[in-house]
Amino acid sequence: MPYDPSAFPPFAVTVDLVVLTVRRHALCALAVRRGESPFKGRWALPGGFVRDDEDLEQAAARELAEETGLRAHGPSVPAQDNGAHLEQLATYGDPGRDPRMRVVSVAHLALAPDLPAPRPGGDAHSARWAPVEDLLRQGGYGQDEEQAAPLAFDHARILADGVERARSKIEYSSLATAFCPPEFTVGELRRVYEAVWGVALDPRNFHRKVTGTPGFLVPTGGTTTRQGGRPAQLFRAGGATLLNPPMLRPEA
Amino acid sequence: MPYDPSAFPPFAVTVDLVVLTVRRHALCALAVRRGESPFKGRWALPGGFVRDDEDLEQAAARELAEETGLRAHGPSVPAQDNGAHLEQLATYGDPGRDPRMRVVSVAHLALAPDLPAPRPGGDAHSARWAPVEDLLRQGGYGQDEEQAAPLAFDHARILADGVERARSKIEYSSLATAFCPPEFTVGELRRVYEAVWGVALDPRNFHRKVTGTPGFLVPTGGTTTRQGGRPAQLFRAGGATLLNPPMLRPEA
DNA sequence: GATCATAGTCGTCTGCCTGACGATAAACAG
DNA sequence: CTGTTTATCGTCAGGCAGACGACTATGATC
Repeated sequence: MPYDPSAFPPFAVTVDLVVLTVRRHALCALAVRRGESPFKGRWALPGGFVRDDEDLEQAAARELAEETGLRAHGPSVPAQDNGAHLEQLATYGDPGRDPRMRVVSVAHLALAPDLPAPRPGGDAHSARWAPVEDLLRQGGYGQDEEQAAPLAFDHARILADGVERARSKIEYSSLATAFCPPEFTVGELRRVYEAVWGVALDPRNFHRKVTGTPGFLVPTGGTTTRQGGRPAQLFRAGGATLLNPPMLRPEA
Repeated sequence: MPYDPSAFPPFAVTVDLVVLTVRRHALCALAVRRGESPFKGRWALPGGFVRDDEDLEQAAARELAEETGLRAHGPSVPAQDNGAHLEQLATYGDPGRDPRMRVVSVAHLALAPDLPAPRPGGDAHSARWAPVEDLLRQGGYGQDEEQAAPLAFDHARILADGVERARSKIEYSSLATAFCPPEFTVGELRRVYEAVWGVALDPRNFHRKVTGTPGFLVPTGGTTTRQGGRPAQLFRAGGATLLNPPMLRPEA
């Protein structure tokens, strides 16, 4: 097929973000309230149009910064001590997913440590961290009526895909450390796994696994007692990004 | 951001296909020769524009049918006895990846059994199955000069991503059966793994693993001798799509 | 037809990893 | 001082994978 500039239908291309964090023992996602029709007043994933001169990952990083203030690191940006992990998730392009026009959305997945200031202040009217369980509960019932409505557009599916990606990827990679601050304890890392998977893990076997995998955790020498109990060793994420053999979730 | 129809830049959206098969003990990909500028005469991945009224997966299935005659089954189309596995791979949208205009390409991965008729006869001038090793060898040297040039656009990276997806996904899923005809032997399945991973596997341990995983293989009762040697039992793919525990590739 | 080459299939053995769980250590709250 | 909490080390049995021996059933070759 020759590339006739008039031969292709024009699309709008957006990035949508599944931003996950662990707060109070629960896996939470960032949701913004829509100020415009359609789905006015409903909760949605943050996102926006890709600009003419930017890459898809740049657009996602820009939206992430606008909504959360987080700097992102991903495939093309090496990891720093602060900032969130960012990776492409999947692309959604059903005709009719947006009633106004043909929109193709390249969804991205971002993983962030619990934010010191949960101040999402972008162009959205309001934003909040909500447990993914609440956001995905169809016809769900939150504490108030506002939370009951399902997410706008096909964002429930996008969120579900992002959560599943995170759940499976921490099995065989060091991605769970993206939910932790730069220095963390084995127990804090374990609580991340427990929140993401929604299960309880044996602290002794977990400790053996993560400390026994070479290159996964590097002791910093310090200790902390911020969880109460006996002081725990502090670690930072090591260079190993792949966990071999993987740590499989307990059977369903 | 309000959705002002004039506020977003228009994009062209295409689907590109990484179609993989196993031929003569090698993992091969479908490549088409470009008949138009830019990259005229160079090899590229098959693909085309997404139409105004079709879903991304539909567009990929249509392109696959045009190029290979294969019917696809994927997330939204249940598996049939014939046809190829189709799934979304990733989306590539660098500004400048196409010198003529802003194009976002949603790449898809298709896995097909060795085709009875390798007759790719779509709109491309010519098409061929080429070992991925040859296509990815930068400044590679094939039998003839034509094969030496790298793939057009960013298609080498897309192909590499697709190959890596296939290599990793057969570890923990039954996807390798997508490379096999409806009925196949354990040895044929093992040769698929060997070709995709580029390693030699122990036939006895492989046999134990795949026949010992419940729901993975279902014996049909028949036997075949098409490989020479002692007749082998014929199987078809069972209902299990996930392989637990996974079959990990030998260490690098 | 005997022999050989080729594949397929069944076992055995050993070492590693995991899940279950006991025991000890080091902090804090009363 | 005692109980509670969390961290960390050890032990043990079962499961699984890699290495590899043995046997079986075909076709090819002499």
